[in-house]
Amino acid sequence: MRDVARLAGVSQPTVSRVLNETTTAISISEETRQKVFDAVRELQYRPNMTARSLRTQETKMIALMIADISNSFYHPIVRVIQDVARQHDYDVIIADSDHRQDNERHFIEAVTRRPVDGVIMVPIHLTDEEIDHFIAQTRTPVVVIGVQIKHPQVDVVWADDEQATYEAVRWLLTERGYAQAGFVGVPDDFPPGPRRWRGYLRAMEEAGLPVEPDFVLFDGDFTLESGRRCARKVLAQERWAPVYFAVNDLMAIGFILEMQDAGYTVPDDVAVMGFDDIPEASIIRPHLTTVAQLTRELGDKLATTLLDRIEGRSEGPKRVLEIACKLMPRQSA
Amino acid sequence: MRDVARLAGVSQPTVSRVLNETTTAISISEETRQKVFDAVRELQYRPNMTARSLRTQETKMIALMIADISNSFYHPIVRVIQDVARQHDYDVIIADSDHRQDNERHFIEAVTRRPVDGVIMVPIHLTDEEIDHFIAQTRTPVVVIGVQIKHPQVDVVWADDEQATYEAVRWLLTERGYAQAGFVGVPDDFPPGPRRWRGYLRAMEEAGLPVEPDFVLFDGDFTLESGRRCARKVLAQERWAPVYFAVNDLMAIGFILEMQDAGYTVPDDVAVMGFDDIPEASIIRPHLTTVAQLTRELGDKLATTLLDRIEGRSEGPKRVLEIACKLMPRQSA
DNA sequence: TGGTACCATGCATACGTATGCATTAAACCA
DNA sequence: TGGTTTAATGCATACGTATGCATGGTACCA
Repeated sequence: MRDVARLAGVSQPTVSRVLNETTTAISISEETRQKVFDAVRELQYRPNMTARSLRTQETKMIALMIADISNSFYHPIVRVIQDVARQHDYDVIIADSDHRQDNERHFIEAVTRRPVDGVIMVPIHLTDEEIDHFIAQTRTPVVVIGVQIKHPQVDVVWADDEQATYEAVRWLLTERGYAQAGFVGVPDDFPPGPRRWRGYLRAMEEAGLPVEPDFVLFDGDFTLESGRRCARKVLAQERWAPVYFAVNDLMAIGFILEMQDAGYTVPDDVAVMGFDDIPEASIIRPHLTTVAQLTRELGDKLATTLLDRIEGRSEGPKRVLEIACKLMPRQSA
Repeated sequence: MRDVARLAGVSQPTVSRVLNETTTAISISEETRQKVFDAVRELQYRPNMTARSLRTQETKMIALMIADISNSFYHPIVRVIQDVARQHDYDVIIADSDHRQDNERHFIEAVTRRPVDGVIMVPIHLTDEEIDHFIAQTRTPVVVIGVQIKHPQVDVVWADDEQATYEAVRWLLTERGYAQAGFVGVPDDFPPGPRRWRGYLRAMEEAGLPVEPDFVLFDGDFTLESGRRCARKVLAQERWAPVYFAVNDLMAIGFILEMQDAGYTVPDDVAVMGFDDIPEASIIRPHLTTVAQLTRELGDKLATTLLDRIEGRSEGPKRVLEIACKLMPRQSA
């Protein structure tokens, strides 16, 4: 910038002012403005964002932590967030926690040492205390996906997946006519597993059906491989449910593949339903019956909610935004 | 840091020296070292990486640009790079170009304004000039995936996919006994399409087969949807090849799905082979015959090659590293 | 013509850190 | 005891930018 100033025959602050004309209402003569622009072009000058960040205390970056880059559910979300952020002149840095607690911790550590203007994340293992502490220390706006956080300023965008699961399981039992339904889930501390579990429970209760301990599994972690594991566990049992509701598509798909590898037919020997409607749901045979989440809308709401906070358009207590779910009847159940 | 210094009763530079003990050979008394550590713990102090970057001119970040987050081919690569980088105390920021030229340009722009210590990328549309210019301006080490770059310092990691394609097509023709083979490709300026095209050509030539214009398509862009488009084009024709080699799995899968949607059977009505061996290749029915690339090894080599450059262990002209390919015979061809 | 207002720009400084150099005190040697 | 080395620390500064304040100049008005 000093070189630009020298070439344009003005001072460094003047160059700064020309380049950030929007910021200050200060006036610059058209002549020097031109000289500066010419010099910038000539020298191919690009402002150093590191220095700018140090001075302004804002980085024009937002950090996004997803739980599993292999889960297609997140892909449209990533895309939309990148697009919206770009429109507002922010860069997005993406991190993948792989559902691992140490990775989540590392992410938080990274964004406190290297400040960003906002954070969007899927905190699976992070505690409320850790999040509180992060916010207290950095005052960074945070928006989360699909998880309720106690902190009074953390916005959340989610689907009402308890209700959606309830409706899906009810639909399996009443419309599709299954006499019983199993549940392929995750441990209690894996949001949003417990919500979907409650939806399942509600549907079972309403249908007057007992929850058979043999038919419910909690060994998953949202990955395809864990769906296979659950299927192997079922295969080792004597009794199966006629249909299994899996907490997400990836596990449903793993479950189906393992069943098929073992020589069974879906949905005749065992039916399977998923949640998310990722592209693979329409690749696998039979096509996966599932619940779609409007992920583009989800991404859009995440990004705009965060930017509203960052740019001061939203100051109050936390907002909870809901996105719609839609039953996608296909062939697997 | 000033607060830490005050609390520890020492000067700010002393705190800095204690925290970066590795850097300088300067000696600090054990007593003050302890006082500083205590103060750091008490104040929960975390160094500000922005300021540190400004001072040291290094950011401890490497930037990774992939071409399509929906292409599972990249997922293990991302994971391994994150892991290796972490071991060396670097953070990785991921960007997704979505094969779009403007996104690639934006990425380059972003990493010149906000310097990083190294770049790993899949430059599809970027010209040699743009890359030269970036390096000249920032002196940032660059490693690319699967593309030859003219710049004498840009390392490249790739598979010998021309040879692998040649062997795959030859295998289709000789071992599998197909009398002809089609090609589902991408335009000339989409690396690594042309290399795979040359492999196909070589196999056809060696087999003494003519390349039928009706059997070769170049309308793809590596996405599943573009595979469907190619299939629709084939469906509209009178003559088909008995087997099609697609430049990647995603296109092969799109091709198969569209064929199946139109009522045809794979591999009986038309056989399809892919390239990459992404997880979806083992989800689709029939399972996709394809060529596996050792993506974890690819990611590892990318990361270590880049870190070698960054940390000065490698100074010379560009290195070209090759990873192995492996034929994966399954059911689709 | 002198005073006031305002436009355009420069000067000085701060953001949080790392590091060359200077300084002090202690230790050692002759 | 005086001088020289060494260990431990502080002082001053720079990285590249943004901004409050001061300043010079021009135009306007009475």
